Amino acid sequence: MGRPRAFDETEVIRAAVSLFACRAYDGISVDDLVTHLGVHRNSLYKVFGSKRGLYLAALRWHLEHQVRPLLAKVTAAPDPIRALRNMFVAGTANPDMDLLLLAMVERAPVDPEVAEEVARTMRGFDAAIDLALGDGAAAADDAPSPLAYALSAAILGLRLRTRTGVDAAGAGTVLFDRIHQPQP
Amino acid sequence: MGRPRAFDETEVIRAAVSLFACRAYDGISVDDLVTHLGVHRNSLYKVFGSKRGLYLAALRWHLEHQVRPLLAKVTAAPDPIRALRNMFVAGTANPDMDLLLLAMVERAPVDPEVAEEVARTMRGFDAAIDLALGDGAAAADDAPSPLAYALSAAILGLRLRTRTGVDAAGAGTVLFDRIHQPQP
DNA sequence: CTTATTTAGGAACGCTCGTTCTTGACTGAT
DNA sequence: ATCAGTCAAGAACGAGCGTTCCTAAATAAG
Repeated sequence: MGRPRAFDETEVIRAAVSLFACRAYDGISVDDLVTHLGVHRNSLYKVFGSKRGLYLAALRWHLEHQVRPLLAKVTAAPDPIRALRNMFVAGTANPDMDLLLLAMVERAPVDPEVAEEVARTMRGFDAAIDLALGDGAAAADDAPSPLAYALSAAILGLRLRTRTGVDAAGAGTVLFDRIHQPQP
Repeated sequence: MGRPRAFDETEVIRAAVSLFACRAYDGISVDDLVTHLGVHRNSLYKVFGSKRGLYLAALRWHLEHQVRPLLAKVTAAPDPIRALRNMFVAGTANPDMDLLLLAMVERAPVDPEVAEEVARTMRGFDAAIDLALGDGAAAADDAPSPLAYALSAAILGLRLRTRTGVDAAGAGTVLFDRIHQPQP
């Protein structure tokens, strides 16, 4: 019944993530989306409802398929501490957190739905780090430990600095190795 | 010669900083600026040339009169380590870095002049921390130490998290106290 | 007082934005 | 073969943007 769509919805969302991750929301026009996503204006509105609808779909895909696997790699690892360390070592150089970063800074303050998604993700972030650090109580609890909160903040900050300017080789490593010393 | 201007340019810039610090650049219209700054559209363009001109003036004022004093408080303190610690304790809750944060995330990638200002500020950030940590060589050098780079990134990240959502009391303190232990 | 200059108020410009509509080609089920 | 439903291509819409222009009131210098 009817002509089949000539594009893969997931591919479109993927491409939208890449676009929204490198420029501000208002800096991406619908024309830009239509041009770079290969999907027609009509289909875009048919499938996603609006520009904001596409953005929300992209954000949710990003959080579920790019950010959450990063956390899962930490919590599900046989040696969570080492996995967390790896996140500090190499994680700041890859762009698999950039849309989260932009969403936090520029969209969450003006879009409650974005704020909700971001807040939920950050709660997961904290819980994963608490779990890796062996503080299971804090991970299960509703409030994260201050250290986990600070460490996830640090990861975001490291990625932010790497994204804007030069990467300082080993900055994440140094930070984590200083942190992870049993307290006297 | 002529009617004197009825507004204080510095006051206008100050107010512009507050506006630009809480919403995205494209989320602030010239009408918003005219309304909230109390300065007329004509004067705005006469004095600052354009919306971007006002933004640049606001950013530079912010970096020089809000961010730089934060760093000076660390480098010029009799006990730099304690001053740096204070920056972690209380510094993440005050909004005196928010415009820098937004500029880094959303403007620097599309405005080379903003990128330059931000990069220069972050170099100062790193140098101040290196100085406080006693690593004067790295501070004088062109490249900061990885630890200083990571710590300034952490400060930004902490402020980002506090700005978006709930502040975790003492997160900065915990982080800094874990860091500042003489290595074996 | 006159004059030059700058202010304030607000209309208007051209442009781009997000969104909708129109038209015609295509395809899968009846 | 027919037909209903979806697609592609792009024109068109109103709204809002950053910016400019026009008019009149205000004030410091001559």
